[in-house]
Amino acid sequence: MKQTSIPPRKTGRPLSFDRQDVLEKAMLEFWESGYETTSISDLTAAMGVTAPSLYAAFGNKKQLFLEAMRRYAGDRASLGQTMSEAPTAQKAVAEMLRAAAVLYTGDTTPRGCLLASAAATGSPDAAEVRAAVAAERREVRNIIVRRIEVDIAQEHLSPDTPATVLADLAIAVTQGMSILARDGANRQSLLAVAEAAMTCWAISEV
Amino acid sequence: MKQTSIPPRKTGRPLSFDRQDVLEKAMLEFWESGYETTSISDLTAAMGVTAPSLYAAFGNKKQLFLEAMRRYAGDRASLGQTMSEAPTAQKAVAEMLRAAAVLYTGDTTPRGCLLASAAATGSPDAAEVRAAVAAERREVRNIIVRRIEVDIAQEHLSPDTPATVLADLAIAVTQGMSILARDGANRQSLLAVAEAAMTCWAISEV
DNA sequence: GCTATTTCATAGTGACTGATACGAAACATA
DNA sequence: TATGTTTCGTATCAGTCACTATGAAATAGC
Repeated sequence: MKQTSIPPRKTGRPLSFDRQDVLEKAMLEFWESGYETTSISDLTAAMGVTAPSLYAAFGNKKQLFLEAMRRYAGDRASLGQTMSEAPTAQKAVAEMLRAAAVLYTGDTTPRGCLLASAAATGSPDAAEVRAAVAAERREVRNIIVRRIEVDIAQEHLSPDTPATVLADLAIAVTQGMSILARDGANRQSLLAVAEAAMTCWAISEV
Repeated sequence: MKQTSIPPRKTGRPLSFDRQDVLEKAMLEFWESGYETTSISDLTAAMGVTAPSLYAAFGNKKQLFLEAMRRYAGDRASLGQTMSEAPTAQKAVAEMLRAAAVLYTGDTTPRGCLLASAAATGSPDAAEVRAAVAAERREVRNIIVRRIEVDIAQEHLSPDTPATVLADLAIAVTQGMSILARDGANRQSLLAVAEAAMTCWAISEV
């Protein structure tokens, strides 16, 4: 029953903007300035769309953010696929950290990670949004845990490898690198941090 | 010429509240809900002080936050002293991470780290506040770098120890643990992350 | 052209934002 | 008690917040 895409309308005045295009611009705005601290006025200015059009297309601010976040996380889903295709869990996580270091220091995108900065805190009204961001992080963490467990089963890692701890550490380093990037750290120093963090895996190698 | 404390007033109606007490309550509110996403109304409710009294005592919202942040960072300055008194840089940073894991999961304080969450992002108006938070982090980082350099000089660490990388990693793990704590991670798992992160130092041991 | 349908821009809604003007109240000193 | 000084609570400021009512404009089908 779930519809994968909205059927093309047949009648009525056509949309004057590309939905994916303005969604990307909203995503960049949330990435730069956060959820609650980005106003509808900021969004309409960045998207080049009036407020009524924004609400007609995306519902409300919360739904717009959630959709923008899914779009952002989609960019990272490619990292998830890279992970499952990597020869080992260790190389998979190393690649994830490396890609994060690059993503957080892009010169055409805001610094840091949208998931880390856009809803780090906020008013009780935004609790639902924070929960959604947390769920996104938890999903990445669980993917890492399962990837490690595969390596343990295949004896690429020691049977007493602390899978959840290594996964939590990977998330912590990733989100921590976002803060470093926001503070002005360059790509080179972030890559160095990512590489250094991976030396923790040495004790679990077989 | 700098005055360390405001001289006690001799005339006029006395203050009806303890300045340090309401400052602490403001700090907890900012810690919980962030800088821009905590309203003056939230603050006056939490502090038990009316808006005019708040402005008379602290200037404005920005100055109140900066003072609250300094009070929060003061709690961590004790960690800084612990660090300089520790036998080695490695034990100093390990203790810092351990203390952070405990602080971020206290049951009488908000989850996570005020520095990590209160101004992770925001509007251009709050750029000055974000810069102040970043400066606070940079100071902690530099303390770690210098502590490592002492150990290198005293040959407790290999001469090619990447001091800045290990310091950046410590900051990243610390701030990343804050996000884990906000996401609901318990103290035990944070302590495990802190301990795991310290295994990165093994390659620099002499 | 005519109608139905959808989106457009204009102009606003009440509620909240950070910050204050004002006069009464509470103290020290005389 | 009288005066000067400071803080008190009340009531409010202009501006911004997320959001929308309304009617004109632009399309497809007839």
